Amino acid sequence: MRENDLERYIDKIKQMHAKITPQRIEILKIFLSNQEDHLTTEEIISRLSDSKTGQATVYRTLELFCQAGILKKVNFKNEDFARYDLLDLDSKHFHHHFICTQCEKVIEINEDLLEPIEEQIQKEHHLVITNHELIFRGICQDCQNKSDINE
Amino acid sequence: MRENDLERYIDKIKQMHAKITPQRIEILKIFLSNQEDHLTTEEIISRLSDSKTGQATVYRTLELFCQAGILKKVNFKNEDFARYDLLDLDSKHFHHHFICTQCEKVIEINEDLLEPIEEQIQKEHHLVITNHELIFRGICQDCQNKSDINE
DNA sequence: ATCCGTGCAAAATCTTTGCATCTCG
DNA sequence: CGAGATGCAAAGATTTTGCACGGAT
Repeated sequence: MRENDLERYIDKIKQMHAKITPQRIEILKIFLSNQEDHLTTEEIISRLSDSKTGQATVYRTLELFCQAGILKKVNFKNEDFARYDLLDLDSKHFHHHFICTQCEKVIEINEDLLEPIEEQIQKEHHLVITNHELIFRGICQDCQNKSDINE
Repeated sequence: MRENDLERYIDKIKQMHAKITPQRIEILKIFLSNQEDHLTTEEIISRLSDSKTGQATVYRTLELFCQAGILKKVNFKNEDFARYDLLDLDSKHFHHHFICTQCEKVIEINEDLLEPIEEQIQKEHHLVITNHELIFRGICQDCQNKSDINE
């Protein structure tokens, strides 16, 4: 299944009329095996086995992958560097995220739930909505438990 | 009413135990008279009448205002510089935004509509949700009309 | 064989910091 | 008066770019 996914992501590179290079494959595999994380450029560089790969290549590859619809650049925590999230091949919309304001943990939320709201807003504001980004902030379960103990 | 608002935002600075300086007042007024925009640091600097005000002061003031709950740093368009949005004094949550993928126009959406969804997600994922950020992407009315004409 | 991609280093851009001076409370 | 704010310039950090070389199709 994962191998199959890899092929499908590679097809997305081909659709951009871009070449399939070892560097691109390796970066793609890094994302496929770290689907829970939201890796930074630096983290990707440190995970590259071939230390000869230049950082410029990484930056250029991430940009390509964003254009190809493979990755989405995110910045949940107002950091001054980018993170990237692997897009799902089968879902029409970007998934939601919850960020804990205490521990900064990021939790992915895969239910969509937004369609009725989008219909209402489209009608009222005369818009055509094609995608969305929804971030919730609050306290995760672990941090709720921690503060219970302290009381 | 606007003067009254100014006082209320000034109170937020005081709540931070920070001093009320001419530079801070002027930057605050710039946001109060440009509520529709999402100004960049550079745009704020160019609007300052007192050209002696240093850019470091502007950066430090914007940071202070974010901590005070006066501004929110936003980056809808994946630009490599920050923009700031004035927070409403009376609403509990951050308002939503629609960004046109063709003309990059930003439209503010003040209906909340998210409360039932938040309740559902809180229960299912055992979270406490305190705020949210929701961005819609699509085609604005103007751009819809433009493409109708071209057909 | 031809483009496109890569690697290296330098450049560019936005933002932060150090320090002396000034000013609000 | 004293802690905090400002202005200037320099430093920091991430990302982009130029160019010669190498590799994919």
